Amino acid sequence: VPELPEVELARRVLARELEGARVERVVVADERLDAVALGGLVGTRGVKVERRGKWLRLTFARKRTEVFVFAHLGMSGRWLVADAGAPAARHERVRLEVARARWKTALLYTDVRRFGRVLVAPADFEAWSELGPDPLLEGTDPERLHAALGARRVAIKVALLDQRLLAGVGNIHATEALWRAKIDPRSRADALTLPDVRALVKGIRATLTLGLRSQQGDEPAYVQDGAANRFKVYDRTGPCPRCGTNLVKIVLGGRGTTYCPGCQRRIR
DNA sequence: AACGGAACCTGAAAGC
DNA sequence: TGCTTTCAGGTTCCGT
Repeated sequence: VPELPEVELARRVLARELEGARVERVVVADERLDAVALGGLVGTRGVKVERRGKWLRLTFARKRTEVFVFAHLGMSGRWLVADAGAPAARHERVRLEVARARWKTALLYTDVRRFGRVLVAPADFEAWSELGPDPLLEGTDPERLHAALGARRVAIKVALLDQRLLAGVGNIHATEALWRAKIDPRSRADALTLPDVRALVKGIRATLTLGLRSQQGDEPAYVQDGAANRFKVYDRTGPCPRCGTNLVKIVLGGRGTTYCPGCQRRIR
């Protein structure tokens, strides 16, 4: 469910609740998670919560040593804030009960499909250190991205989903960015010129920034939640909002992809 | 190294 | 009203 904007929202909530708080109780309710390692967090203090792409890194400290927890929301993960001692949430997998001063809260990790991860690992954990630049943290250097795309013969949409190239762009924002840049998602990655990549980088930035702006409060805003679809073409059918041509939906790299055959140019 | 496809999971919605 | 199929905003593994 989550892409960069939703993960950033989770980061803010976790940072607010965790930083400076002491871990009092840990409950793990998923046999594929390491209950022993996570249980070892009891007695530590939350130090900071960082994000790179769609990964979160939670730093805890016990005396002078640091412990890292890496968390990924997968397709259906969420972090909820509840009162300490609140009954288990639906699909709750991990509960961190924390206290600061005399204030206690519970951070509940819920995940219907269980594609998400919550693991204790060293700071140089592979999936984290191999991430490409984060478009909103370091920004995206068009020349560097252009060079990297030159080695890829896959569709540009598929390349955008490779987190080692660029961290944080998922299916929605890849779809949106390509529409904004007027590039057909089926275009081969190595066919894009530097000006094409510049337009794409602008599109990525625009759609992620808009996504971030639309996140209000503690709860991520999703299309399904009854709210109006805030995207230009994702999950839409009918006329293109820019040129009026009917949108088309195809499958690329196993993922649903919507584009406008009227104004998104196929680069060859 | 890169590629296409299957696998990992559950549940809601659409199709029949 | 059921039963079946499809689809979902992610990553990883496996055989070419």
